[in-house]
Amino acid sequence: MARRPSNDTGTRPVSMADVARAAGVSQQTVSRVANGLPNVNEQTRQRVQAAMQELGFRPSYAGRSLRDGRYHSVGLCVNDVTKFGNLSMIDGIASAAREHNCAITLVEMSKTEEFSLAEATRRMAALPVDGIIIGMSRMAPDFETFDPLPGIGTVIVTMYAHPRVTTVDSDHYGCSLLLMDHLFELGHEQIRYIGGPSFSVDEQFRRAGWQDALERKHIKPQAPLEGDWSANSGYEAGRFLAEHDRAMTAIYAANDQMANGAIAALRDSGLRVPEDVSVVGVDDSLDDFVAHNELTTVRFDLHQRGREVFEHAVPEVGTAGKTVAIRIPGQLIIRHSTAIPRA
Amino acid sequence: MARRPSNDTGTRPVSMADVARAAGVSQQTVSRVANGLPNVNEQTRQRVQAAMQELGFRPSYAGRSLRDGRYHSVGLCVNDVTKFGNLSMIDGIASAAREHNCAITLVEMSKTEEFSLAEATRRMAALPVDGIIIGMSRMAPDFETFDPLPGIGTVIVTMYAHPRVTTVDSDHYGCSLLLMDHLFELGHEQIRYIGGPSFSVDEQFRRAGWQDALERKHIKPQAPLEGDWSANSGYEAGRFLAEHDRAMTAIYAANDQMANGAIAALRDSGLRVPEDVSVVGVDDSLDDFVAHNELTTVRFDLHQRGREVFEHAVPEVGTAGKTVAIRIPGQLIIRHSTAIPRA
DNA sequence: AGTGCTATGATAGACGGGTTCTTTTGTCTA
DNA sequence: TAGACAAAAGAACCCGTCTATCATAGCACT
Repeated sequence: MARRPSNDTGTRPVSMADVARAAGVSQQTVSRVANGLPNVNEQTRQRVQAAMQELGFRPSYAGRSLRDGRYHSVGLCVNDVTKFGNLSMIDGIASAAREHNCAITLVEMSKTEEFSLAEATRRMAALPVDGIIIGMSRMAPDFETFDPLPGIGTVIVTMYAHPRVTTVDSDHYGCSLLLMDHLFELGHEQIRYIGGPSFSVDEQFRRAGWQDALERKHIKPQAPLEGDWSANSGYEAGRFLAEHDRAMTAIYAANDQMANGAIAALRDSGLRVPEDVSVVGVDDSLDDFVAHNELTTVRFDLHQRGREVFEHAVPEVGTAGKTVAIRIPGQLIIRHSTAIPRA
Repeated sequence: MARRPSNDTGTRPVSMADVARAAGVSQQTVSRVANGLPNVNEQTRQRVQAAMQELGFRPSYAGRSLRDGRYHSVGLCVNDVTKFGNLSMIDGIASAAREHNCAITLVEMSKTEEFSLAEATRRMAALPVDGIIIGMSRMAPDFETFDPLPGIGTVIVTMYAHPRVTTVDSDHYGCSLLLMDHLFELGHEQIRYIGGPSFSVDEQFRRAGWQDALERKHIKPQAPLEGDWSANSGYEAGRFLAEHDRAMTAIYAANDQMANGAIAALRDSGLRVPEDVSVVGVDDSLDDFVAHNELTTVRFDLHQRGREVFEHAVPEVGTAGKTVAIRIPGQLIIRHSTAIPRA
């Protein structure tokens, strides 16, 4: 590989030595000026600063990191940037990182194929990161056997607990309980479920919450329907339920987008929401897209999650070494898509 | 500052020298094994690899970068990760970066305050980046006077052209012409405009396109309305127009979310879409949120934009040094929110 | 015995910033 | 004018990886 030119004619970035030569001082004096250390004559300081300005000096990240042993960046690995869950994760972590004057090194894995934690870790470890965050939106094949790299904080964002790795996530199980309790209090019992794709971890826990809530009240859960998180898939499912289940009084859709589709389907089938059928969703994600959003849902504090994730991934802050499993509860937002069931 | 321990007891990361000592070979042999170079005995190779495994060796990013003068990462600076425009930018660039085996170093600036290009550049320059990408979603105060850092590729994602910096963006002016031509062909002339916040660069160009298209046909543009990109703001504007402008036959909303709100407002006002009023939007962003999306809109190829941005930011690829302004045309998607105007 | 090859080691230097130790310079006082 | 002392600046070295020389040992083939 062609090396950068060592002479002054090339495009090699400007180093302290270059500045020192230009200012007629030693490299250490430049260092002192750059870092604001004392014991530098005012005239010398100005001469050095002028040289820095002139040459366009910027300290080398590589050199500094090599010395300090720190990168001031945290690695984040997700499969698809645009998915709501991942996007909100990036946003939350970006906020937390900014507070700690940290950058985020983002690596996007394959959008469609599953990836192993080992591979994700391997890729992240080759990058300038003080900590590793892996978004595990679908079960990794090596989750059970995975061992985190020693010497670098690792956090997996998922609902599954791991014996050797800290995991953080919004409580995708608890949100179901919140919604189901709300529906139970209104008097609903025949509550159908429209879920996301079954490989999704969020889906698995949201569905489990729905099922457990019913069984705890000795109500037999009717077969859950599977969508793909999109409004259209929610519409299909809603249409199917409207036609085939006359006993149903409420629908729990595993995200707001599908809930929105289901509402449209119910109305197209001549059913009123919430008078005939109540509908709830999760995420509180409709506000930007739908006017007069009336959907009862659960909102997660994604910035808090981002903060928790960040602070557990970067060893300097928070509980270093200890493996914990953090579940951040959501907040029930009651709007007008839920009501007392028809008699 | 406390330095990392140099002895073997501490938590200092494992270096090649440590591996060499453990395997009883020289440091070069470790290097040869690590880099897959020839002339290493199979037994030795295995012994070294075992030692690497045992000690958990990972090559130091800092050391390697210092030597190679490359970071294999591109810096991306945006003000708000969650905004549709920024999100799609991240997504597109992430794809392009992955193709080049590159990571993204993401820095989020203040979500609310404007930031200067100089400040963004300064922050990015202190990070491990081979190129700098700045998303300028609102006009920077120093846009005119800004000089890019020498020796590092810089790209600004914006519609404004710059004499000394390459700029890339989706064609937010041209998309308006596409939509207006479509409406003109159907026979519309009284086309009202619902825009985003006026500080937004995208808004400025989308609105200019609308206005120019009308003036080119010698139609006097009626006062544009200003929303905040949300469906609710589109609803408000749509409601206002339905009540105050009986001559209007079409609405151009500057994004799909406001268009969706406007449609709801028109229908609440007793007007049919598209029979009474046609509505168009931009972005093609509704599919996940709305069932049976019928909105005529413009879709941008965000991955192409990401690729263009990436390749102009990283000097190794593409047109290095030359300052260009790239505008990527959108594609008109005709659905069923537009029709021939009522007589 | 001589030639040619492979495997490995020893040594050093480049990369850029920062720390520690040492030397030079300047000023003030006895 | 010599001595004390502080300020200013320099010299050397470290961080970890990679490469560039050499040098050397072992082995096979002629």
